[in-house]
Amino acid sequence: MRTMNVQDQVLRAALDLFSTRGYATTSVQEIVAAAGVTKGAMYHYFASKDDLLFAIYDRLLSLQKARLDEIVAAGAERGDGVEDVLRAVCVDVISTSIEFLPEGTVFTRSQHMLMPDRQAEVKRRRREYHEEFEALLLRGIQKGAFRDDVPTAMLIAHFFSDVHYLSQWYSPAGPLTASQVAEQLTELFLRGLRATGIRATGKG
Amino acid sequence: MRTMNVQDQVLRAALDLFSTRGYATTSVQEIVAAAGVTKGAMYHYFASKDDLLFAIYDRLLSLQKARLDEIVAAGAERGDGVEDVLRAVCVDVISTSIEFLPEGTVFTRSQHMLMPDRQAEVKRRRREYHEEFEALLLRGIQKGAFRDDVPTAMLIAHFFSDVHYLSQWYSPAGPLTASQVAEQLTELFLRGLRATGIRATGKG
DNA sequence: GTTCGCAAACCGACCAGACGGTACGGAGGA
DNA sequence: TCCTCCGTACCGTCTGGTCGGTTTGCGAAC
Repeated sequence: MRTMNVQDQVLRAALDLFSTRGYATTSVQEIVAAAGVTKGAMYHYFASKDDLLFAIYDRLLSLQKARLDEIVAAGAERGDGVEDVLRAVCVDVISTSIEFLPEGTVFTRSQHMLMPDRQAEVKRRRREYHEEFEALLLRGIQKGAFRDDVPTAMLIAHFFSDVHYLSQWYSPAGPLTASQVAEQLTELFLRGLRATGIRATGKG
Repeated sequence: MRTMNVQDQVLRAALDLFSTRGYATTSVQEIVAAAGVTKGAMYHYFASKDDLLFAIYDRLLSLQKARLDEIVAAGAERGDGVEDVLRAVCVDVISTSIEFLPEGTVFTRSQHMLMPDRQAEVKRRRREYHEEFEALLLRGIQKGAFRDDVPTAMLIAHFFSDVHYLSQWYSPAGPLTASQVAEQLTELFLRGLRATGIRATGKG
């Protein structure tokens, strides 16, 4: 244990305070007090308060991206159908988001508090994630498994709205388990997504 | 025009700045400058910065609640089926949310910045709204029109996630019109909601 | 095994400035 | 004369961040 990692303690405290009290209303003094370190120690490891915030984003974005890549790759290797791969992706991202609920709270609430360049990076990485997700949708549409009469941009928004909204209503203390929520929300999404047999016409 | 209502000018400027820059990072000085008034004038009409924020919530909550009541009442008077009433409600709340997109941005982003008692009131009024929405779901479930194997709490979250997420992705400058979005998101929701014929069993 | 050297880790008092809010007075209509 | 409306100058507080200095860890020298 020795010097009990200052960085971890600070990040843990920052996440806790940012998610409960908000970024702007949490002072650096409160963070270091909660972490049991001094301001000097904190500023030895982090350049700014913004760094703490970005670290939360970075961690979640990296994690989710890695898991997405992994699931898509595994599905490709096994030769799984596109709906099975998409289902696995959806269930995983919802489960993971529940596992990291405080991060989710900060994520949706504080993006505009990041320095502009960091904000741009977050945006870029989210877009990359969405594009990989969209590729799955397009594959399914091309194969006739998914409907083609709703723009993929709307389908993406429709699904990720559920993901982002989790931190606003879900509580692990409530009656629903994480996997129940993941399965059922995924099923609701997939049912809306499946092809109806009615192909879109050219007009409106 | 006379003294060009100070209150309106201030609220307009506050909404604009809060939605683009965020509540915490917008100073009262910036608001009054944008509104073309002085701090003295502003504090003559508003007790605090928090008042400005709450006014945005109050307006949107009142509006949405009034429209919900109206649509439900009109549907009842006409003897419309529950799915038709629900569809009208969904389309309306999405359309209205698009019409008030900046308010939506502030709504989701700044709720935790309100004074605790105001926060509690917003929560209470949202709960009332959700309960009226839930009553429609329960009526449909009871009639066998809607599925009964997903908790209403999850169905509510599933729908309102779309509503709240609008301000994060939708742009009036984009290719999709407000009514397209309203119709299609509503249809995606309703398709997931309709009874499958498979009734839920007692076990998990 | 003890001493030395030195860099990294850490401390906490201290800014400069910005913030929300207030005090007070004047203008002007009733 | 009074009251509402509003302008201006100002206040106390708190903030993110800094900086000079001290302590600690540890390999090397002897």
